[in-house]
Amino acid sequence: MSDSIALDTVDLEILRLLQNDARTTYRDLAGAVGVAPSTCLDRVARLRRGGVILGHALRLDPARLGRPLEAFLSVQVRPHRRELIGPFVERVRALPESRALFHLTGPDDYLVHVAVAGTADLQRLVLDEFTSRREVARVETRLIFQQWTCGPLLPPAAPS
Amino acid sequence: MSDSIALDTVDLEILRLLQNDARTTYRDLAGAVGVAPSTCLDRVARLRRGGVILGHALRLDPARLGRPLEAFLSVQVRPHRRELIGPFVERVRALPESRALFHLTGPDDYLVHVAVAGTADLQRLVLDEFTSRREVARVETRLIFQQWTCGPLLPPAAPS
DNA sequence: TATGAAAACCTTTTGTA
DNA sequence: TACAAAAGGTTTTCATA
Repeated sequence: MSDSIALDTVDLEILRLLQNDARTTYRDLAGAVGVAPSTCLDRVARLRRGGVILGHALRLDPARLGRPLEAFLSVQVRPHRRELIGPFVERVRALPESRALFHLTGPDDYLVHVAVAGTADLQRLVLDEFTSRREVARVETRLIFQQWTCGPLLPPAAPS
Repeated sequence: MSDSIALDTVDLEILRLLQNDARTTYRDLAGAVGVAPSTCLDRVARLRRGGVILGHALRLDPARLGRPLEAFLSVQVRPHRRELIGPFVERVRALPESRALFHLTGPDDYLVHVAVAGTADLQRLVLDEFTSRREVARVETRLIFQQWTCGPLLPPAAPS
């Protein structure tokens, strides 16, 4: 895990704009931050090389893809050993219902964010893919009423 | 909440490709799915209008932005009434440390995904922004050891 | 609704400071 | 490292099927 890269105001402004719309053209970006388009290109390329920008992702609406119900599953895996959790993680990641998977501290080892077609589908998922597994000791299901994405996750404006 | 749109094989293939790299050109997209570039443009525009594609987001590495430690905070808000939770949600969303916020079923009302500079910063966040608030009855902190994103969240291949 | 071709536009390279 | 301008692509429009 490397140190965080030095980011100046231009970099931060570029990141801020691209977070709002990752397809903003270099031309518009340049106009907004006050440098040349080719300079923006350089900056973005550097941010990519430096690992600050991991990629460009499409944000999809699960509901429009036939999965309007979302939930978190807290999963205890016992025994919590590498030879069991490796396959567990890969199986969960491969489920079409899985959106994200987290390995956490605390009594529940894993948190799985899932999107399903409905409660029947959720029940099937929990029973067939989780509790039926020998290594899964416990599953706790919590439905998501509503969710929000948050700000651009940027460091507070640096002193000039 | 509207029904899910009818998606044919071309739409699904386009979504699959764009999830891998949301900047794939329409020309490459067209080549891959076997239609004209202008048709791809139409398809993507339709998917956007239909709300399937919500937007294009930059995936950033919090660690490279000076926030290498991530955690989930489970928060109980009491009393759980609209006039309290509206401001609570907005305050949490405005925190630079917040990545995502979920309103859940179960004893803990909210789950906050945060990224911080370190344990000291996390402690400060919990004490100053959460437990010090009158409406916050309880906060439980779980660190994230590791996280994975999952597949493209697409419906299983439709019968032809 | 899809296409091909043309026009408009954006990206990327290059030479220079 | 940043810039301006040109070259090279891509996107988008449009007439047609």
